[in-house]
Amino acid sequence: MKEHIEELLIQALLHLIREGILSAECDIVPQLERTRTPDHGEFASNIAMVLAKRAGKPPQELAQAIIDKLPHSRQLKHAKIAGPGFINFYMNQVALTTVVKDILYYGDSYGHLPADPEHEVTVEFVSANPTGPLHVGHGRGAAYGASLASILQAAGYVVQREYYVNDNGRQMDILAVSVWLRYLELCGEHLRFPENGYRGDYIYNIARVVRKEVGDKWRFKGADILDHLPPDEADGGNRETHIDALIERARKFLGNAGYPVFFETSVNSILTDIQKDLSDFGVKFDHWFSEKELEDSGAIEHAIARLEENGHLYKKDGATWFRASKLGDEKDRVVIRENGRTTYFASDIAYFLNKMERGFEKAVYIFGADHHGYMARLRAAATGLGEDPDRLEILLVQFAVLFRDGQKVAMSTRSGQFITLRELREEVGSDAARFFYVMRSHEQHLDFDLDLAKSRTNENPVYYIQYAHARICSVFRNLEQMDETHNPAIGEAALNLLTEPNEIKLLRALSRYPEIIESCARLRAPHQLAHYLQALATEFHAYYNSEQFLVDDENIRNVRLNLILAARIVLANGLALLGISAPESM
RNA sequence: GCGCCCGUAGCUCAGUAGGAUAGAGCACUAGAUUCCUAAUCUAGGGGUCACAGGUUCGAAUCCUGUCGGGCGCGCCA
Repeated sequence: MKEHIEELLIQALLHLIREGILSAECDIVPQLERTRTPDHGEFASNIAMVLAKRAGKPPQELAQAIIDKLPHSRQLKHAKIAGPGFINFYMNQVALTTVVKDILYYGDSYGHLPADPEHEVTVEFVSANPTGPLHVGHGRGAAYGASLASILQAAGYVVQREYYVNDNGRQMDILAVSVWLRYLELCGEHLRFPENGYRGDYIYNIARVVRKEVGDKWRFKGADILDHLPPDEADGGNRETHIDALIERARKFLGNAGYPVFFETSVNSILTDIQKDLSDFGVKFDHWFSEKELEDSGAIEHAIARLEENGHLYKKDGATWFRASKLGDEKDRVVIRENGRTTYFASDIAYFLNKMERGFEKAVYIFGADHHGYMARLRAAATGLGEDPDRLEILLVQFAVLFRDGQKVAMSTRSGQFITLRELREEVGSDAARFFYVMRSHEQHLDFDLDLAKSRTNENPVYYIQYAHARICSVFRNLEQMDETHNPAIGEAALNLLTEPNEIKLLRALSRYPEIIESCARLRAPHQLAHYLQALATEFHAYYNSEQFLVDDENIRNVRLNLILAARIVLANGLALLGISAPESM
């Protein structure tokens, strides 16, 4: 419907240009927006005000000239000037009811565009290190990323969902050592746990698994292990050097036979857990991208060589630096450390280059807000590689703070004092969690009210939307019990009978859906879909309360069933994009 | 100190490629059920869009500054 009006406007403008009333530079794509009140019709355009200066005419006069040249359309009732020079478009009833026909015809794909191979993007999100279970902070990134990926797909993009698995860094070594130490503890050795180690019960769980498989095979005396080790922070030393030394001890004692046992078991066990967790949350990935494989493939050397070729590297203090400060970053960054190992940042650069070489139009990154410092350096890297930095898009997701009984729930990551995503899901349910995470703009801090998310009352927007869907399903069940059937053909022939105010409002809401999808995709804003679904549910509930659907008149009955079936389809489509179920009864 | 995000109704938030009278939910008040699920609906009050300037036909939206809140500034990941 909107496109149709846009087309009429363009025709009118071209007409005026041809007649010489407007100059060629007035050939612009007109802005058309939904009106706030039905008094102003369905759509409004500010084109006359925008062009007034260039045309050398007062906006109102220009508006009238445009209206006079609008091609005839059976959908358009009339257009008229309003306010300072708006053109308001009033639609015929037939234009509004066509949407029902469209929805029943297209079904699941109503409002969605077919996949266009010209627009292939990768969306990378979560990418939490496999050093522990996902917590509620990751949850927001997961919910946002998954919803955004689905919406982009609905908007016609080919989307690759990727999780970058950091399975090769020093943190992995720390994890392996943490497990080994807990394992020794289970064997009966007494060692003090390093400050920098990973705490949390899951470490014990992994240690238990290892011990079950290998028994006391990798047990050594605690005193031997700690002999002449640099002191931990609490003893006046440094936590980093202490843990690094511990890693070396682990390698030495366990050797090539034992160390990988702890390392692999730890990573695999946690990764498997994360995958299960996300899957239960309705978050699916197309590609679990291993950093280890990236490194083994030589991609890091390849990327560093590219930076070298382009003259962006230099040596200082034994390390190799990337001259990021010349490319918009605040300082230069190390890519190869003094000890010869590449940095995490070097892997990031290689991964980005890999994405470009796989031919994606765009690489979308979803980061937690605490990673915003990465934006400048990644962009610098893109430029340094000779790639177009506009193909790199970084979206920041702000923090979520949990509230219970009106109180902030305190959390700190390292100490193991955090609420896991799994616990959240078990407490409030996956549907409510998914909705609450995306109901606010991703760039807004989120207050997550646990009590509200759990409540099965009218305060909870998730149930409000789902209830609308369930109610429609219920109407159709009642129809069956009455030994009647829905005849969509009769309904379609009777579309002109949809004239009640709440029917018109519902039709209007349904016709907005394609525009919402387009807008959500363009602005990377799934929360708009959440708000839309709430508004759509409101229109449906109002309709439900004001009119009877299962009436004797078969024309009215069938056309109303067509309408609410259309509403059910759009509700289900929208909820699916947000990863929320559409229950048939509640 | 420097950088990024934010400041809109009592609370939580929409609205930012500039548009008409700034919206919604919750909370509060008063109503609706011989009828398809009351997890629903109807009506009502409630605002210096943090503050001060600027840009223009028009600013919550763009620019500058001030105040307030969050986060980040490692050869960590």
